[in-house]
Amino acid sequence: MPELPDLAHFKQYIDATSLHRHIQQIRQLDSDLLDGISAQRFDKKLCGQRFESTARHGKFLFVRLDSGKHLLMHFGMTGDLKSSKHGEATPKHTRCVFVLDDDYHLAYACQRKLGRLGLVENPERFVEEQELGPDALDDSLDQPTFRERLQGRRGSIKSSLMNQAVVAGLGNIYSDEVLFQAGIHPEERVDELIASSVEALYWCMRDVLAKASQRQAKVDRLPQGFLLPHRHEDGHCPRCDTKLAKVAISGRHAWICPNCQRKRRKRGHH
DNA sequence: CCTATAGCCTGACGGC
DNA sequence: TGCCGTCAGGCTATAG
Repeated sequence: MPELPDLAHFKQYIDATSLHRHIQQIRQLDSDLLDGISAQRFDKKLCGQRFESTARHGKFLFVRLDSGKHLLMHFGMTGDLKSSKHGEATPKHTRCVFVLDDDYHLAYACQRKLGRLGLVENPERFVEEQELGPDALDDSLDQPTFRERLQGRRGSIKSSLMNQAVVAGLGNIYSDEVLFQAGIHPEERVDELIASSVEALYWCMRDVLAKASQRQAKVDRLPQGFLLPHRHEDGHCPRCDTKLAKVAISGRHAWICPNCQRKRRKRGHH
């Protein structure tokens, strides 16, 4: 589930449900999820603190505390958040519950435990240390910068779009969506893309991510013409109704419309 | 520097 | 009903 639009939703969700409340205690913590901090220290550094504000970079969420430090959240493949009041049951696979003022609870669930929780001093430095590329929706990522970031890459365009060091925020699902909107085959080599294709990719990426984020990344709220709701066996192209195809790329599956996304070659190559 | 691949981890799902 | 294989919207470490 969690790619940039989902993270944008999680950010809003925390803003709407949990901001400015103190953390009274932490429950059901699974220390497997902690990154670079002991359960004891995590507890000590968070309890009594308030959630002040949120920030996002790619698939990472930072929740600023009044101490100035930030709670780090990453959602892996199966992470989710659920806010509740009073003694409502926490979701299945809950790995951490923040008990807040007025008996509000914020539960972090993560079935496969591939997500991460931690504490960071400085989000900007964290982003540098992790060598993340610019956030795919950030203003700083203009079209020339996007082109530069792809410069020198030889593999498939899909791999580069999913590479967080190139651009942060896209995963398997949204890279498929962007490629579909741009009419580009996922196996197309980056160094063989013509300039107009790179340009199309940039604008489609911004458009797809902005629209999906606006709609809380909910599949049933996405605009007509999105591939996402159709990417399953016997799904059809929302544009030309061709049966979608599944192609294996670097150990994962990309869904494409074989009619709208044909492989092309730069002139002079063959 | 770059790319592709196996592995991590747990549980849901479908076929038998 | 139960077992078993397959698969999953992430990332990392490793080898080439």
